[in-house]
Amino acid sequence: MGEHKKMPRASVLRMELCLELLEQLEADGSVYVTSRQIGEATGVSADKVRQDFFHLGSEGKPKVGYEVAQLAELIRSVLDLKTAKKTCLVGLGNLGRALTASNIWSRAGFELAAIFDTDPSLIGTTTAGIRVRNVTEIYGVVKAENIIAGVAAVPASAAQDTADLMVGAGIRAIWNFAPVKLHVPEDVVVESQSLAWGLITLSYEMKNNIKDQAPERAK
Amino acid sequence: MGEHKKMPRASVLRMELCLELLEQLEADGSVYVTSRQIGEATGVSADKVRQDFFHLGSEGKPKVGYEVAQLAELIRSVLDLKTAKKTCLVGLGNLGRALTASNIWSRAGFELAAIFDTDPSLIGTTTAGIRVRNVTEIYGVVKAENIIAGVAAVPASAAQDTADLMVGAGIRAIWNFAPVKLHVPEDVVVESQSLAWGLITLSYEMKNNIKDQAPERAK
DNA sequence: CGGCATTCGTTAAACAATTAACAATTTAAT
DNA sequence: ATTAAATTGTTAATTGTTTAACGAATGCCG
Repeated sequence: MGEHKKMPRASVLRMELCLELLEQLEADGSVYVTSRQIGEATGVSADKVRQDFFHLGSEGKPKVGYEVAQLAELIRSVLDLKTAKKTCLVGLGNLGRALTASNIWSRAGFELAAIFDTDPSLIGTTTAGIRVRNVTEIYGVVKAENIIAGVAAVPASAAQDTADLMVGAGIRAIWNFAPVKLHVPEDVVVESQSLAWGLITLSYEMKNNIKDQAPERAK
Repeated sequence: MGEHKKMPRASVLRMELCLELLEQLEADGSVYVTSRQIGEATGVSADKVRQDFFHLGSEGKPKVGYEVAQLAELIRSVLDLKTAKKTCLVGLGNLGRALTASNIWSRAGFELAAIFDTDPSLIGTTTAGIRVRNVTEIYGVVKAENIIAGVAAVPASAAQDTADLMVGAGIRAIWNFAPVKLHVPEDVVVESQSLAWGLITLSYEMKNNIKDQAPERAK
């Protein structure tokens, strides 16, 4: 029985993929699933799947596999997806609007509870049933609503200031979309996900893939 | 003089950060910059900065540092940011619209040249100066326009089909936003960047950060 | 009931990335 | 000139992640 000290970041990402599959299987009425089946369905090697499950203390039966519902619940528990986490969004630009309309929040236990911007023409309007407030109100709103997470969908130039505001208001986790490394106290979690990164890495990979074509021989 | 065989993925991402800083310095008129200065400005250790530069074959002078313009050009070259790469977008939902309006394309050398969707009410309309086409036209358009990269901003259920269409049309690189591992020939590059991942990892980190508060003592 | 095939949990090895260390090089000061 | 301080390019060591391997457990079939 493996004790989960700290799970590799890559494992966490794979768990998300896996959970999606498990919920689908659950809906289809499947009771058991093997690491091989999971691997084939998600495109991950069976070995890696088992190693991941080992990290979170798996409870499968040899020859049978893992109980779908139980495993899904375990993943949700380790990833802490079930506890509700109130969140605020700062920056209602194009990306902010896309995030607001997205259905990813509830899946991970987040609830979008407030939206802030600096644009006077936006303040006071309503998006997704939430009134857009001036970012200067962030302190009071975060305290009053007990918001613990924040999304920074602002230009790079405003990212650090936004982060400072959030930290000052007591937010413990920041999802940052600006291509900037935020400077925050160590008890605040930051997850950076600049959209630009995808294109940059694509560009690099495209250039290098031509050479790798011959030598590499992936299974 | 280091020969760049293959650069770690993390290095590529840091280069993006670094390039942003370099361009800013260039605009400010700075001529030289040291690894320490870069480190302080970007939040990366100076050692790591030098190691990264080593990967791409750096050319700095001891005691002086790196020539800003030259280093920026080197990074653009290794990341292949200057060569134009025509791109198409499939899926004009909220995320697709946000991407369309974004300014990240030209920065990495990409040019959004076509938009596809399946929604009849969208086909024929114009977004960002580009006419939205039926996704069935993708083969012809990609061939005619010489498009080499594609963005899949579609639901998870449609992701693999979209990828197959792209590959069939001759696209060599896919930027995938669906939380799915795409199955493609090995000469096609895939960069996955599901928005959900950010929330998932945030959730996990938030849960674990409480414990790490005391033991860890980061500089 | 007893072997056989399958699958899990765990350990070990291989691989990759980060961090640290250090000699070589250049500027600047005396 | 010569020393001293600073910074680079590179190698070495540490750390972390992925891949492989293998005994133990379980169901299945004769």
